[in-house]
Amino acid sequence: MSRILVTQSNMAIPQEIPETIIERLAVYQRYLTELVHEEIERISSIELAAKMGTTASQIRKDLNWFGSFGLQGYGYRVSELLYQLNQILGLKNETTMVLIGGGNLGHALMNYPGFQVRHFVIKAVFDNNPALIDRNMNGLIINSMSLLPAYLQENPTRIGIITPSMIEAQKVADLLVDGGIQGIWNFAPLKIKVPPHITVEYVHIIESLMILSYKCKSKTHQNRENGG
Amino acid sequence: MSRILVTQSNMAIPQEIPETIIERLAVYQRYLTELVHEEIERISSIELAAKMGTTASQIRKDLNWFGSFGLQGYGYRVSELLYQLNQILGLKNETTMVLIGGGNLGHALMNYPGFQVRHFVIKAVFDNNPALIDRNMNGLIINSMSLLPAYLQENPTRIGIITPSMIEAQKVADLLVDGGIQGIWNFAPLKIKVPPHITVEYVHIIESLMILSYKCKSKTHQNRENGG
DNA sequence: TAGATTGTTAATCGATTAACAATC
DNA sequence: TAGATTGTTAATCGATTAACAATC
Repeated sequence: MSRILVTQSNMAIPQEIPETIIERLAVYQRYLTELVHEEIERISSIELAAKMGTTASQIRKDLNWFGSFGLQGYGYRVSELLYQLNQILGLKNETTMVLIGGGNLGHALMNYPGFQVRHFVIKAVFDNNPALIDRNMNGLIINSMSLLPAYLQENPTRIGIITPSMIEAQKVADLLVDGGIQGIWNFAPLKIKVPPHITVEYVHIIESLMILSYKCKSKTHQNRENGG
Repeated sequence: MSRILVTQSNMAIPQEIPETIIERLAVYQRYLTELVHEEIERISSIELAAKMGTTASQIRKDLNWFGSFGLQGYGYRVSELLYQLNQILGLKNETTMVLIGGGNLGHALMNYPGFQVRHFVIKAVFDNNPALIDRNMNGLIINSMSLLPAYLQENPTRIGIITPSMIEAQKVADLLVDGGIQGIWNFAPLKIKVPPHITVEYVHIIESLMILSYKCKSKTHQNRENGG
């Protein structure tokens, strides 16, 4: 097998984990967070699979890309597994973020219930719309975009969020990259170019709506076929 | 092969199309919409694949689940292919929607640039927060939730959108289903139960942020490994 | 016509599922 | 200990890619 790298916690991580695995890890994290909330201590891969509508094999195999987090004959200690998932996904420590765009989506993100428990924190907000600058937004003052470079220099930040109102997404991305950001969460429906050491994650919300539209349509057809 | 159903346009559709195909179809639709906007008339699967970072084979194979939309030696007429994708995804006619939740996310959705061109229209907004009721929201008055059943009876509606502020997502879903809705676009991080003829599409935005977090983390490690 | 590119089949690759020895 | 469930390998399944005849 290819090169191995070892993290602080001695988890052995093969170089290239397929994207699908990471996507499912994020789903596991979400379910585990719920289980902790429900004060459930222990869960087997079989039980978790039933809850999630997947297979026990898949859960065990996915997790074993990163290590052995269960106990034979017992299953998984919920808190321990969540701890490990948080470790893998990088949620243990605070992830600092700046929000570019103080409009409605930005506002919605600031109130998003899932951020805090995963230690994602929006530290500052910027916008280039004069009507929004200096407004208070959930305790943060919306700054002029012109202040972004200075801010990033003084406050090293992990992630930049670009909201759909940012027509000039590329310019914003450039500023973020120059400011030393590591990742960009892009809600603007525009492709941006970044150097290879920067990660961009796109949120194309419209795609999920189109998928829903398709499914509605095909279900209607099915019902007609089945004589419904 | 399994049963076949034939739509108005004589496209032959095998019963069960894998979900991944539909997901990619939505992406194709997005790119084709851009191409039309750029007034590009013709594109080959090779060119489109290069643009999208996928393979020509995959594009051709995906499309051929639904029919033959290209011309040998020429490629695809952009407008024709978009027309067919719209047909498949159910975007040709207006899709009526109601928005449940007049908060910030709802507001953001009303302004979302991709809706109109795909004929998605939010026809009415409802909320149970007295502070929001009767407010004007992009030309629509926010109604009390208590008016939802009567509204749906008088105005047959395809899709209901549940925003994250809806703590009682299940109750909302029940009202929507009783009102004859076909699909639910659920932004609330809560599972809802619906009868089998109803489609639910979840938007778990936090998962995409967790994936970004992972990728940032693993890139940092890679750089360290490579002696960066 | 010759050149290009599709639609479609065959070959490859990877991902999921099943099975079971290891072990708590 | 016996029962349960993991970690992990082997078998299966499906999805992607390559190739090419059909044809514009």
